This record gives sequence, structure tokens and C-alpha cells, in this order.
Amino acid sequence: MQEQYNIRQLFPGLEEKLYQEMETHGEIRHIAAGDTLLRKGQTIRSTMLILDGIVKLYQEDEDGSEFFMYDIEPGEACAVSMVCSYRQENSQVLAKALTDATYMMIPNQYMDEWLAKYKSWHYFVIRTWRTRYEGLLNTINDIAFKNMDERLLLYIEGQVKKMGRHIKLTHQEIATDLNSSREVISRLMKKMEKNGWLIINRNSFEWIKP
Amino acid sequence: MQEQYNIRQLFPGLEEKLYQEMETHGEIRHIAAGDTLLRKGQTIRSTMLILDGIVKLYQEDEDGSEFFMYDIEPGEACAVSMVCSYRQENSQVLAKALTDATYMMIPNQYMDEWLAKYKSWHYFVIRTWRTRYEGLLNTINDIAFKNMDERLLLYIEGQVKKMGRHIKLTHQEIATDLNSSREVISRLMKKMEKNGWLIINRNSFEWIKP
DNA sequence: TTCCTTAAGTGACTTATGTCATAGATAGCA
DNA sequence: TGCTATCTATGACATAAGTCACTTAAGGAA
Repeated sequence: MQEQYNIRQLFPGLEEKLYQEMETHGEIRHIAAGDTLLRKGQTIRSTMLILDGIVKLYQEDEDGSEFFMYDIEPGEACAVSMVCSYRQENSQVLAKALTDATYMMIPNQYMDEWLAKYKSWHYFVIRTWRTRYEGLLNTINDIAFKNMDERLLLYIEGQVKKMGRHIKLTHQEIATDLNSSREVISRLMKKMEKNGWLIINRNSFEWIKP
Repeated sequence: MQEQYNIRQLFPGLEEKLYQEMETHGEIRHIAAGDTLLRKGQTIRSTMLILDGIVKLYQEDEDGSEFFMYDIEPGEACAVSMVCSYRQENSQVLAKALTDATYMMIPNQYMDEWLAKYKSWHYFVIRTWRTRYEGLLNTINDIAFKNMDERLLLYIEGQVKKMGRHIKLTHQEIATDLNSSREVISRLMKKMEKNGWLIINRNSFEWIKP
């Protein structure tokens, strides 16, 4: 079961003995699209490594509204779950599965042990924090300096790079990712269509800008 | 010279031998209020530990506008400057001294060495990243969910907690910290004054809300 | 005192975005 | 084929915040 995910390929550059420990102590879990991996305030007991699927990280308001920050993809880890065992930490964020997802849970007790034993592990931890920090920087950059039209353009270009020119997303889904509302996205996309940048279909659109 | 700052007190909990290495290899630098510690895009060659003064971290736009994110205080480190030597990194942020400040620069070559030798050092590094990540989360929380009036209130209450009820700040300075404009802050503060929360003076104000 | 610089107050206006209401369009199912 | 749920389109309006222009006030310097 564990072997259907190649952790050596997903998390390259770690020591062989560390991979073996991960296989021994890591618990593989599955989660359905839309379900919550980590709630805000929840005590963190394990480090989570994403093996399959996409997990989305949100900042959550007191009143329950969610603000999307960034995605975590296979081969990446949830930084907030990487806690040094000497203090109990609570999650400040909300993590939800976008698609069905699989992840490996490594109980916190191994964090200290592995930090001591494996050089590659502490690089991995630091690299993970750094990557997530950069994710937040990008988010801040977007909301501080860019208008929705720019953000939408960057978002679409990002999708095109990943998925090709035919994008299967509703306006509502895009709006949610950009923390905006459907009407706003519809209007902006209509404008883009008038500019000849894309063709809008139901549930999808085609990016035709060169 | 080095001895005028007690690093054992500023950075508690590290190994004695590590303090000694810090004293041997760390270079103490001074910087004047308003000067830049780290520019965006600059190659990072040293880890910076703040010994005295306050350093402000900004996100910088392509066109040069600055967005204030958080402060770094004595006893804290600039996370973005903590790079694992095996790859050259460039700064994605701008760091400026708010007050005259003193900091210790530790050349990157020691990062790997110390990570290997001192357990306390890698905890320190991870803790630093975590703290900075939380700083960004708060920033995002503010701009995503709060209006200026709430943010101003929280800001003032924070200042009161630190400096007492008599705050020596101009509206312009507050506006800059909140990434807003003077007029907006003036108007909101006038409203607060009408509510009997504060008394506005030139260059300062008194917080009288219970 | 008088002058001048800087801070603060304020009305008028602009703008981006969000919200409401309502209508039209499309795909898939019965 | 027609029905219905779900998308999409769009006008009208609300609102927070930024900008401009100009005024008023305070404090230090001469």
C-alpha cells in the first residue's frame, strides 16, 4: 500500500535511511475532495507530507470566512504542521483538500529525532518553511499591489501553463480562488473576451491570447 | 565592543559554545534610522540577528512602492536572511531600520556548520521562520478581513501596550504603517476623538479609552 | 512678536469592488 | 423532446478607501 507512492521520487535528496524511517513510521491517509485536513486552532500532532492530490491553505476569520492563500502539491509538506516537539502548537490556518488526496502523517515525536539524525531532514524542514513563506509573500503582493484584472490575468496564465489553453473552471471557482465574487470575475472575463483574449463556454473557457 | 550587547540574554537557550562562535564569527554593524539593511533582489550572504533598534520589513512592488509587513525587534532574526548555503538566494523583501539599529552578521558559511553542530541552532532557525510566517499571516488577516477603522484600533491598542497611553506618532506615520493615507487616518482618528477614545495633539495623541 | 514649516481637518470627487436582483443560456437528464 | 439545475450576463446601487485641493492650527526659529 505504502509502496504505491514513491517517496524517493516525491521527496528527492533525502538520506536512504530516512526514507526507510518514513516508510516505517509514516501513516498514509486518504481524504476526500472538500474535506478538512487541519482546522484552525487544532493541536498539531503530526507533520503532513502530501503524496497525491492538491491541498489548499486558507486563513480563517473569527466569523468563519475563508481566505485562500496557496496550494500544496505532491512532494511538498505543510509547514505549519512541522512543529518542534518541545512545544505544543496549534494551527493558525485551515487546510482543505481540493481533490481527493493522500498524505503521510509523521508523528511529531520523530521531528526531533530526525532533526538530530538526518542532515537532509533539517534542510527539508527549512526549505519547506521558506517555500511557504514565499507563498504568503506572493499572496500579500497580490492583494497589496494588484487589481483584480491583473490578478485574474496572472491566475489564468498560471492555469494555462499547468493545464493547457482549455481551462475547465467555472467563474465561481475562479472567484473563490481569488477571494472575489462571481459577478466580478464574469465581468472581467467578458472584457477579456471582447479583447479577444479568450472564448467563454459554459464550465470552461479557451485562452487564445498569444 | 561586541560585549556591550548580551547575546546570551537576547538569544536565550543556545549552547554556550554557540555563543562563543557567534562572538568569534559574527560581525557587529550599525545602521542609521531610515537606512536599508537588505534590498529586494540582493544576494544574501549573511544571517542577520538584531541586537538593538527596530527593523521594518516591507514587500516591494516592481514600481518601487513599499508595503509594510512586520517589525523585527532585538533578540529576533531576519528569517529571509537565513539561507542554507548550498544555494544562493536573493532577498524577496526590503528591510529598513526604523530607528538607529545594531545587528550581527553571520556569514552564510557557518549556517551549515552550526546546523550540524548545534541542536539549539536549528531550533532557533525553525522558530524564526515560524515566527515570521505568523507575522505574514497576521498581515494577511488584517488586509483580507479588517477595515481600516478596526486595523487602526488594533494598531493603537498595540502601541498603547508597548509605549503607554501617550503616543508620539503623526497621522502620516500611522498611515504609512497601515499602508493607508494620512487623510484617511485623520478622519478615523477624528471620529475616535468624537467617541471620546482619544485626544489629538500635534505630533501625538492621548489614548483615554478604558 | 512675526514668520514659516509642518501637521491636521475637511469637503468634493473618483474608483474598484462587492452586492442585489433579475434575466438569459446551456447541458444533461427524464 | 422538454425541464430543471446551474452557469453566465448585466444593470443598478452601496461602500470603503484613496486622491485633490484648500484651509486651519501649532510650534519653533528669527
